[in-house]
Amino acid sequence: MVELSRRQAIEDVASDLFREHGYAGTSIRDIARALSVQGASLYAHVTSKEEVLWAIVDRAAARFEAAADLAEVDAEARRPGDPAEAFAALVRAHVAVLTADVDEASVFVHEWRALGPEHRRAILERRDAYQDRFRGRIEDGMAVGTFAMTDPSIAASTILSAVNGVAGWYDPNGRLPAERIADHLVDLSMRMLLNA
Amino acid sequence: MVELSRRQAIEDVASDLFREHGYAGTSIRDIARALSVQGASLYAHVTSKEEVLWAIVDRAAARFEAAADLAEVDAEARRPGDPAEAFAALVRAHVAVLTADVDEASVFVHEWRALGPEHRRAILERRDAYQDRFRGRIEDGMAVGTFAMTDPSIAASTILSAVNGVAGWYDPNGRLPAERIADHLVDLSMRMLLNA
DNA sequence: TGGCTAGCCTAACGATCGTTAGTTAGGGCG
DNA sequence: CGCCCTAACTAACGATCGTTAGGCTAGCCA
Repeated sequence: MVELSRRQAIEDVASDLFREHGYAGTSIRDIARALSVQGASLYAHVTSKEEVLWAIVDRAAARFEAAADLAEVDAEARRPGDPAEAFAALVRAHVAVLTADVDEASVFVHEWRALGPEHRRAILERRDAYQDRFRGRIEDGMAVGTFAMTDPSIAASTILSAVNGVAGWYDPNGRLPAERIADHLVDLSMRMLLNA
Repeated sequence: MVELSRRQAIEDVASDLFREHGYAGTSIRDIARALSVQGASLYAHVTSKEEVLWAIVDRAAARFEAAADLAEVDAEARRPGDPAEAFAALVRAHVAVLTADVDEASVFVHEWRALGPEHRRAILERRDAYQDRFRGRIEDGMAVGTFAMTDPSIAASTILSAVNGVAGWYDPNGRLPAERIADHLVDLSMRMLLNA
């Protein structure tokens, strides 16, 4: 574990603690203790507690967005106009980001409620836009008959909830490597959608 | 909204606030303010803040357990030995409890982390046992060929995450009645499992 | 050698936390 | 009337919260 910058180290342990005890359940002094430092010392690197939360959530959101961008480009290059391929790529990319840093991703999934009104609104907008990408691909697949009829909004929301559930039990040192987990989630997601 | 007892009213507003801001993010005085009462006044009805959380979580857990009991008996009466019927009944019962009191159910789903060590352990045990009921039915279905091969543990956990996601967007005054939502979730869950 | 910088320290601020103690107001009932 | 019960009150406790201010130290570079 190389420590790139002090600021990064703070966000790393904050992610861990926010995930375990929540934002409100974690004090500045808790974060400092994990770094063997006094609470007040953190303010040399950070302007407020909420700024730390926002940095984590914003970075996680950006990771999900960038991974989805790349996944859609890749899928289009491999099998142009294939909604099943595109959707599977989205799910696989999502699992990859989720498992690459479970702490960060869990904070993104659960702790956005603790953000102030403007940051909260901003992240909800981005979350909606992200969910719309999934929904759009489902609609594409329904239009060409690849996917069975269903409510695309509910399906997108349900699949994202299902995939995010991985954050609750994934263990980087566990039995299953991240890619096998992604295989399972892609499989289960596609079964929900594909026409029999 | 009939107020059965003062204690019940406290747990109701506590469920609402815990769901919105989390346990740690909600103070005793916040709960009291929602009841137009001083913070200290609550201690005539309650012994501690955590006791309130435990009461909510324990009651919600009991509701899910009782609904699953009934669902399994019903399914067995309707179509004895049919794993698909049994599993569908479990999912439908889960959605019914979830939508009957979203606040309470959301607190159960998200805030068990805030419980003390012994309550936390107890609720995790019950959650595991509950999840095992879903997993067991999946294994039954796989054994007789009704359900397609998959990892039953991952499937159970994923389906429960998917269904719990409903707590994030269900609106009792919304467009979709709870039973139509249950229809969707049963449909999506069964598609994940059924052999094509 | 001297200064710059990064990183940490101690001390303290006002606010808020969960909780306890003791008291008061009002309604039902003997 | 007097009694009790329910439900609220005010006041305060010690602890902890996020945050600010100001000072110290060790390493690097000129």
